[in-house]
Amino acid sequence: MATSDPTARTAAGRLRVAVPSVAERVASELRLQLAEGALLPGARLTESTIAEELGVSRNTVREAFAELASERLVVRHPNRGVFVASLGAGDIHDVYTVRRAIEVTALRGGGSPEDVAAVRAAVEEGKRAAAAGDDEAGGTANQHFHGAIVAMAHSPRLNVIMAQVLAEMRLFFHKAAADALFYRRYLPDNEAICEALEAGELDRAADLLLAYLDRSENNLADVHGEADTE
Amino acid sequence: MATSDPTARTAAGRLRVAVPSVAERVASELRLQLAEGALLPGARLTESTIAEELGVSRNTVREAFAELASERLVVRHPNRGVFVASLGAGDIHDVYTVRRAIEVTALRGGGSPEDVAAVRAAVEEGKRAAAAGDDEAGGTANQHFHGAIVAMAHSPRLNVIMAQVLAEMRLFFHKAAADALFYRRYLPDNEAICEALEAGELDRAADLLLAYLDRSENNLADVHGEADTE
DNA sequence: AATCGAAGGATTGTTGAACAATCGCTAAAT
DNA sequence: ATTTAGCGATTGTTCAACAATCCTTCGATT
Repeated sequence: MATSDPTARTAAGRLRVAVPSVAERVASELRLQLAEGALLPGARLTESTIAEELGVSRNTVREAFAELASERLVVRHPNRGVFVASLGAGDIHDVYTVRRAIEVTALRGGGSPEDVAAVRAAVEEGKRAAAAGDDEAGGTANQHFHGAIVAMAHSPRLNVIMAQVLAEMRLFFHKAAADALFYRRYLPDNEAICEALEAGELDRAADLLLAYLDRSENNLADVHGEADTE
Repeated sequence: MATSDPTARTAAGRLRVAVPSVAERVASELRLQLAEGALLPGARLTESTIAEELGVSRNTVREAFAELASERLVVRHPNRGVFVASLGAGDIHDVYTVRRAIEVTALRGGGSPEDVAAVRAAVEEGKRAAAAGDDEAGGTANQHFHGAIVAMAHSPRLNVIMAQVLAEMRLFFHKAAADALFYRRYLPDNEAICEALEAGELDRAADLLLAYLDRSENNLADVHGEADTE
């Protein structure tokens, strides 16, 4: 994600499939464990332990840590180690500030029919997940929805930023998403935003999205407030 | 920039000044050389060479590379080495897409009197640089101006993103900023935007900024077009 | 002459071991 | 109770080695 293209061309023009380096695989593995909650926020990641568990060198683990740290999934405390990032109240607000800037702008810019179709597909994906009662799938569908909105801007950099922000949020949801209705609650919003987008009413769609994000932030802030009493 | 706080508190509460690690110092040194054009886009950075030049281990250079790569200042080609990033036409458009999303949103949100004063200070800094005929200072003043606009949002993440984007652009300017009038040309724009901001006319300020960014992008695209003929 | 393929050299990717620096903790001392 | 000193553990960094991969050069083949 923070690395280069997965494919490249050799001098002769042959297509070359880049095999991920060991460091990248370690980073991916840790990213996965972070995403599925095997590593909870605040947990310490000891270099030697992970090196042993994954059968790689300590130096390689170190490179993986650098990648994760650049994505804010992990925090380095000099001479003390790396810890799974934990989002405080300020971080939540900050993340939503980024989302407001990026998502609303992208939505207001509109997109091609294919782009809009991708947004619609994410909405339907969410409905199916809700019908099946699969909250996990509902969460990823929601992320697909917002990812598809940003993707309309056709900006690789915005896509990367959005992906990182969503990864950060996923990290937080393991504390927050205890109540199952969390995602289902926003399905009507996604539907309304998508309809406005399909109707070409970009300003209205943007306003709806903005309201959605504000509401979502307050929601999360409440959950955080009653969970963490610091 | 992509690392943690420079200060922290020890268990006893004493303030501890974090001394940058060697890897961070190497990254900073390379960042500096990139900023002042000692390393031109496309140039190759050989691990062993830099390790020898800076008197550090090859492994440490590697960590520094990872940091720079995460900031897009450098590109890793697997098994081939790292190269100074060079922005193509698509990259320029992309960078401006990010700037439009972030800067316009931040400006439209307004800021405290102190925030506005910081923007004003950057404008005056640019005027002084122009009066002194210092184009280098004019460039940094312009970056301060746009940085101050983003800073109004009080979002650490947006600030980091903006700083990285500006660093990327600085990389490109070494090809483009040959003509000295480049920055001076935008002084009136900055002044007008700042005045609108000070008058509380946020929407008008945002519109001016948007026009500014579009014009700046076209300008850069032209320079790129006649320089690179690929 | 042009194409293809096989060494060769150089650089990266990764490992393993070592050592200094620093941290948190515990226990002794005031 | 507070400070100090020492201890164990972990990080930060270096060094040396080796496999893997790439680019280039040089022949060999058609």
